[in-house]
Amino acid sequence: MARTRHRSLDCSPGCAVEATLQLIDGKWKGVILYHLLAEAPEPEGALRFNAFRRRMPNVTQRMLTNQLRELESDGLVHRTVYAEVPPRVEYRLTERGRSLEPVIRALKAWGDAHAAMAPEVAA
Amino acid sequence: MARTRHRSLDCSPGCAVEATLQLIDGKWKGVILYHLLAEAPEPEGALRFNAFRRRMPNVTQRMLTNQLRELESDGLVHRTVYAEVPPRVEYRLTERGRSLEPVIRALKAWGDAHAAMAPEVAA
DNA sequence: CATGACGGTATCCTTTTCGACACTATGGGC
DNA sequence: GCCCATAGTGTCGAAAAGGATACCGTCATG
Repeated sequence: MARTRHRSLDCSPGCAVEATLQLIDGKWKGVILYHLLAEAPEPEGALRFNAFRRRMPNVTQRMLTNQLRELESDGLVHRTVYAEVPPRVEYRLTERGRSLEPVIRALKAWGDAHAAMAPEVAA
Repeated sequence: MARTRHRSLDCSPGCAVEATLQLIDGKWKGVILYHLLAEAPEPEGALRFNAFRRRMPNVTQRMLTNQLRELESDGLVHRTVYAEVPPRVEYRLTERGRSLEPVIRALKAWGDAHAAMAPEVAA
């Protein structure tokens, strides 16, 4: 279902912007990354599958799996499976993922500052 | 064709991230904003329709119109039509649009730093 | 007269994304 | 025996996004 993005890389200089954008677009990735950056409990910040679900009640399992898998295959999060009896899977940011922090924070800051989504509401 | 985004605003705290993201996703908006921020010639930085087309040869007219209209209706760019004989239309950032500069710069910086899109290429 | 630049529209179609819903295996608690 | 939790997968279908192509009116140029 996914991974048709990353197709051309043809745009001239604003390309870098688009490239970054392509990694974090997709409806839930921003929030996932934000939660991993800001809300993960332990210092190395891991979250489990259902921890995400509790934080984002409107995401279906399928979508959550999907977005996490895409983030993983983009090298932004790492997935650790513990072969335990109640299955346990932890997600944490990779170095590459953590390096997105300024981006996420900029997005968050702007969203907070221009609180609403519609300009007329903000005005 | 557009404007079904901005639907719920239901997510908890990472919401601001998503909200910002929704304004600048869409295949070409990042590049458009980048060009307006970085490449527009005059101090107040206006670009004309075909100036965009020259900078982004792979965008169809329809898509360009579309993305510009969405940016306009999100209050990020302003569209000025000069009732002249060869029609002239200029696009420039609004205040709100200019306030996205840190975001765009963060996106650009990350994209430049982690140059390629695929992690294995970057590594 | 034909062509091109300007700034778009209109129409059609394909791809991509998203959501709903059901289903899986395992083990523990009641 | 039944239901809960864990972390998913599979299938279906609707909707949205995006691309291809053709067309519009005006004026200047060749």
